[in-house]
Amino acid sequence: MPELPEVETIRRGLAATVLGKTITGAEVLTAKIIKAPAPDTFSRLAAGKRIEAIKRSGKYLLLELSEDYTMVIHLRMTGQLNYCPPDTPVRNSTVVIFRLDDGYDLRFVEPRGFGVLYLVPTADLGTVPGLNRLGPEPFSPEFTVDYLADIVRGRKAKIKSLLLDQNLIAGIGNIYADESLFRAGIHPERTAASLAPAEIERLYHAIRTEIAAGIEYRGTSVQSYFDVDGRKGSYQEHLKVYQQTGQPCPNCGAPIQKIKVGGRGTHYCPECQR
DNA sequence: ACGTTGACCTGTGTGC
DNA sequence: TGCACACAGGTCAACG
Repeated sequence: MPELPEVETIRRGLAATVLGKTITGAEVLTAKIIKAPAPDTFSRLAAGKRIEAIKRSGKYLLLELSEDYTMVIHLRMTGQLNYCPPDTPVRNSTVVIFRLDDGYDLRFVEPRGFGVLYLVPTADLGTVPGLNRLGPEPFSPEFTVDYLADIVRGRKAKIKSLLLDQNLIAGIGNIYADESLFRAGIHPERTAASLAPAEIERLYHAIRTEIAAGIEYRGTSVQSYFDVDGRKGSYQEHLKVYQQTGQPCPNCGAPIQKIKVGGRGTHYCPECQR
């Protein structure tokens, strides 16, 4: 489900609900999503730890716990976190239930089983795959027009594929990549190296505009994205190309096209994006 | 190093 | 209705 705006919305929801609470126990229903420590020791290690801070890095959620531990959660495509009373019926795609000292549950629901969970000493965060290699986020000080120019230089990859590379820019996924390229007027199959300086500058501002709008509208709910309280975001009401195949382009009226780029469904306006 | 492709899973929607 | 198939918000390993 979640790209940067959705994960940030979830982070804020967690800050409003579970921050400061203590995990009294953890029930592991699907062991395979727990990558560290060994699933049979996960519950024992989690129990008794207090949630002291809730951070986000790219699409990773980082729950800083007492005793210098950090829980790392990646929701991948369909993961959800639900904060709910313990008598709420347990959905069968629930993979872990955390019991909290306020009497509520925090439940990790993941129908496809792609999501991952790590509970590691904070000093070992570098051992979490992907997390240690993330590029700058769209709103970090290191993400500048010059940085974007640097990473596109000499690259033969299609610009859309490059935008999805978390090692180059952290947090953009399929929705915001398509929307950013539309806003910048750039065809998704252009090679990165072919972008002119003015296009790089437009793309830079488009990315930041789209990510900021996504956060403002509390994320995009196209299929299964819900925040910790089960609410949908509303940015799907403002999408201009993503999942708008055949709809008129809001700029020129031409029908939005769908193609595959790097194996991902890709939506664009054939008139406005060159 | 870079770029592309397939695999990982289950649920849902579409077309026959 | 039933069935087969394509596709899904992400990442990683394997290959050329």
